[in-house]
Amino acid sequence: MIQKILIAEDYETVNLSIQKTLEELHIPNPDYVYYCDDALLRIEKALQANASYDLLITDLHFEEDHRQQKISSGEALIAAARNIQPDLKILVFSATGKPSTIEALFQKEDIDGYVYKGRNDARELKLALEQIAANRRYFPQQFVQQQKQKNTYELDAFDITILTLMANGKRQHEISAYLKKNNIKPSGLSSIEKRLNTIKDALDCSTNEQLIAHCVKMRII
Amino acid sequence: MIQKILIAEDYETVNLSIQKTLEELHIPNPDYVYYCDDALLRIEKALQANASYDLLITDLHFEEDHRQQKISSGEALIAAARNIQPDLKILVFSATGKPSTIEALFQKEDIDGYVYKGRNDARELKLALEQIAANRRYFPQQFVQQQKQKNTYELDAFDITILTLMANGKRQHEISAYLKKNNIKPSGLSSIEKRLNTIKDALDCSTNEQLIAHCVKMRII
DNA sequence: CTGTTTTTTACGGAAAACCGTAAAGTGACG
DNA sequence: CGTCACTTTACGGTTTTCCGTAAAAAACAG
Repeated sequence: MIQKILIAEDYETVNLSIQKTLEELHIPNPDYVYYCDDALLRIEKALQANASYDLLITDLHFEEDHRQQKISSGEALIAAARNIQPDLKILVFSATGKPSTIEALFQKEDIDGYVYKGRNDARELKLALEQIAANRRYFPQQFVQQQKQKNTYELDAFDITILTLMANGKRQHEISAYLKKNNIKPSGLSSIEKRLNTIKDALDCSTNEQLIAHCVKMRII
Repeated sequence: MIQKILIAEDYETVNLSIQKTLEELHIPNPDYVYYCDDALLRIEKALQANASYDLLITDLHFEEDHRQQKISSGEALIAAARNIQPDLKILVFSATGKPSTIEALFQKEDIDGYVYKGRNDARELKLALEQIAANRRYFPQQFVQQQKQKNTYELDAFDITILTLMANGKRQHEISAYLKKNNIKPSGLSSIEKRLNTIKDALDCSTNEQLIAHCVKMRII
């Protein structure tokens, strides 16, 4: 459940409208700041007080002014926040955002949602919040299609078998034995290792744990 | 025997695919609507005409649009339908749904089945329909596991941190370094190992991979 | 402060996973 | 049949994880 929310947005009107949207969703009293540094400070303090935030809603672009800031962009804020609180959910609410930027945010920083500022952004914001509350990600509409196409490293039945067994607690040599028993063609330990490496490479995962996490998230297994 | 079915689902494509699945099961001509209010209306009329529905298949989440609706969610529709026709069988077909939500639906509203939208949802839909036709309930796979393992070992923030980092591809010594850097108290490699063992033991997992799979499935991380 | 209990850390050997390389097997083709 | 290209397997060394034990640190009681 999402209850404790921090809004980082330098435009006051936008900041207020986000608060209003949250109000409609019966999420009362969000904290809000107008500077990235303040945001990070809040997150740190909340963490130390054992009352950490559930969600950070942030813009990407912040106007510079008289107050000198260590953190000057949403990207940097996100990285810093992730660093001190990995389980923090992050929703980016921005007008800018090239596809490559957005993609990087999802993949590298593992953000939970991205909403374009625009015509129906309040409605999208609500949707995104609901999705995030259900532990799902919210991709901007335009992105969904591309994302789908991009994820096209098609895992075949063999891959699925390995991954499923692995997710069920089987060790690699056990998987090898299983494959032999069922006369599935490549059954050597080396083949399993090689295949796993290929998959990890294709899906940009560094450990088995990360790979399994990804596959379960994506409902591949 | 299930013959007269009503589908409430706002996404046209999904609605059609449900109809197609029913067709394969030789259940012809289901009624379908795109709004909750329409669904309730149909149920009422059918009841008065002495030709009540056997089964309602409904989503939980309905997109808002220009048409103002009295009933805006699947939950509300289910409650209203139960109210006017207590013997109506109900199958929820949804992508959302925290375990707690699903549990509440089964216990409070006495729904007959729940199917996650996802990769193999058509196949699951068939299974669910068969079960329901035999007057049995159909629980989603994840739910069964969770039910089984309600050993209620409460994972604390520390556990979540470790698991999250691990699911993000960090190795254990990296996690240790991370904890040290952020002054999180137990940071030794041994402590991480020990904690992981405790969690695996509590959740009945034999490998890290299985543990991560479980946690992602259960939306713990 | 002293002694006791609990938690955390350090360390070392065993198991598993990782990674490169070479050998054995397989299939297509002339 | 022999060659070539490719896949699969076997094997050894390295890294990472696993697991037990013991020292060190912290928390606690008297």
